[in-house]
Amino acid sequence: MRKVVSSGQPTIKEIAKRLNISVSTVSRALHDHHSIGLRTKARVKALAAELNYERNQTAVYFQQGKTFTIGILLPELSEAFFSSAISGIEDTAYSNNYTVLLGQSHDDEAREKQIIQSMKQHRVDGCIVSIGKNTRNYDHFEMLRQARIPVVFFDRVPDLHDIHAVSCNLESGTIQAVDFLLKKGHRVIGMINGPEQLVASKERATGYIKALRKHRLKYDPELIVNADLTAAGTDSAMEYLLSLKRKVTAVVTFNDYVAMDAVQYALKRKLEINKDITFVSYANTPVSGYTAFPPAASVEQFPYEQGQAATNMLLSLLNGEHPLNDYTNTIMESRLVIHDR
Amino acid sequence: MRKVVSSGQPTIKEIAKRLNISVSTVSRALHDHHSIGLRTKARVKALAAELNYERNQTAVYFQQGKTFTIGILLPELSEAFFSSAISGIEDTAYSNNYTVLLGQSHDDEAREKQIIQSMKQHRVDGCIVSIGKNTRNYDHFEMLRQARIPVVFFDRVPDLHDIHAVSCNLESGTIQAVDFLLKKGHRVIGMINGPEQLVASKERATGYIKALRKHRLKYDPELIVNADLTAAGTDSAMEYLLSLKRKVTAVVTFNDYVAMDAVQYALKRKLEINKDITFVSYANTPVSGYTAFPPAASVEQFPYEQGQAATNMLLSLLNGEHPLNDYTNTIMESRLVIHDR
DNA sequence: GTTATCCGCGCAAGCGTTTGCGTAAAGGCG
DNA sequence: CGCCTTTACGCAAACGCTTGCGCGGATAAC
Repeated sequence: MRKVVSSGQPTIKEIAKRLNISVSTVSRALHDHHSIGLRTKARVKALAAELNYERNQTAVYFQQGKTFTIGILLPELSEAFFSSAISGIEDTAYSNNYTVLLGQSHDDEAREKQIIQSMKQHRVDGCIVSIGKNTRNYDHFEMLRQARIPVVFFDRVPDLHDIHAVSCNLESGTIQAVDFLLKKGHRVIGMINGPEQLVASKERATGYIKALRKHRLKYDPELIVNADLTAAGTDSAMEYLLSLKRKVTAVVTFNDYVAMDAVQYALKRKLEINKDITFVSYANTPVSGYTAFPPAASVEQFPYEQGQAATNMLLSLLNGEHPLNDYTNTIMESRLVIHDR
Repeated sequence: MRKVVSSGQPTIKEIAKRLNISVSTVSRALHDHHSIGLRTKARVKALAAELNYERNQTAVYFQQGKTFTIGILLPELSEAFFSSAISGIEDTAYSNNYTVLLGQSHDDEAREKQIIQSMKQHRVDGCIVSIGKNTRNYDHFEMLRQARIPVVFFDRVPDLHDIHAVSCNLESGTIQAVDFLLKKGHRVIGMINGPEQLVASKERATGYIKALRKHRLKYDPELIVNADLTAAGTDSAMEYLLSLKRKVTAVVTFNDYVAMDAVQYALKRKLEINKDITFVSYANTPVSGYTAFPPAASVEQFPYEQGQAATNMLLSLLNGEHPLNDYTNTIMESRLVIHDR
């Protein structure tokens, strides 16, 4: 006869027994239910406090079919953008009594699928995800949809229409960036863009083109190159741009990390930064302020705020304040921050 | 008569009904229990696959009193050290089928307590924590101990003996760092150390002192200053060091961020880095490689490996391979990485 | 005094799974 | 053929909590 040692943790049942009342009364008393008399409420609460009673959340989760947990899937926490975004997510989640389950994909699609699977099994109430840069297949998110687990994408958003998303309008930021370079007299402006399937890449490209058009300049497709955001990829992108007949005097890079790599490459080529070649970038990461040659300007994407917005959207989905099938794409404005004139 | 719509998710019960067998048989079949015939096993599995059955983990968690979740509490994900450490934690946790609950304290003791409380309620199986730099009271961890939730501290470890911990032996790294400076001819070496209650600060200080003693040099307490790791704190620490009668020609800073701030301050004072003043630091963050004046050397603390080690320790605690009350402090060696000779 | 109303509480079902134990049927052995 | 051991499965309890419903008793309304 094995008797479980009850792990010491007092239950609602114990309180009931000691007070000679029913468990339902105890439960309701602890919830301040109106149908319980003040005397009993007080007695229950007193004993609960004395016993150091703590509600067994796993039981509640199970019973209610809700875990008050949201899964966060993102590529790389070591990127400042994401570590800042996660703070926005975590802060608003915690202040709404939600808890946060973490998974990094490291930009690996297989791992992304595993994590989603694991989160689904964990019965998270919803997910916030920023997809990996190589992810082309979205079956795992389709599974979530079928399981009725709402998903809010942010920043790195798949190019689908029937999704909830929060992202930054990079088009306007890019226009500002190119404007800035044009005003400084640059005429041959290269762009090291990201993988094509990312919406963010498309926005950058169209922003670039629109800015040129605005100034009645011809758009030369040669000047935009898609890279894979690795240091090596950036190097060959730079090599390509510098090999063009038209002399590139400025480059818009996908983000500050790419910019830093590009700067390193330019230095190796003995180019003088901000003279021979000028860089403008995205993300406006704090570290770039410490660096030797920060980009002349950077498009701020407000990661913390994006995280907040995504979480709020997910919460309203979870609370039923917003129908699951009403897909909305919240767009935040980006803004060019000028470091160097 | 309200009938719950069963949310679509098939249960073990449904499978049982459809196959005209009992739930226990289904459960066992899915677990490949030996007492179930091969025929029934096959039938059960086939139907489970067909129905897209997925085990309700919350029910299992509840039933088993285990959540296969570990809580991670750390100060700031935006610090490269921690974002790297969390990868080590997450990777080994996931590969052991554990899942990871995240909380950032932002170095706020109150918030730290809240998060621990929340994790306890969430019934995490164990915690991995790096304490905030201002935390002086450890009641919240005492609560965890009473709840029999094992905790493994890492990197920022409280100065107690009865805890499980993984940390880096900074003393040896510091000795190497000071050695390095002494060999370059520096004789008046300042140190911007962290808050006194951190073990890490003490180790840095003793390493510093031992290195001097090794070279038969006198230790001048004036040269070590405890700062709060903020930019402002670093500024005033630098101001203090530069105001000393003895001319400080090298400074050992608490970490790369402090180093970067200190460099900025030095530049403002028109000092030439690596000539008038040389910096040596800790953490060896990748970004410092991009910066204009990276520290001449940095003590690598192997955050990823620390994360792994901490997780493995926690797992062995959870599996009962290691008794809860056998407190061990795993110490990893640090190593000086020289950037500039 | 009778009836409707409300307050305070208990009963019991149910959430999905695991697991100790009981038990038929089948097979082996002497 | 009787007995014992497997094999293959079912029964039911248990995990801790929530909640619809029912029910006595007190109070108010007429």
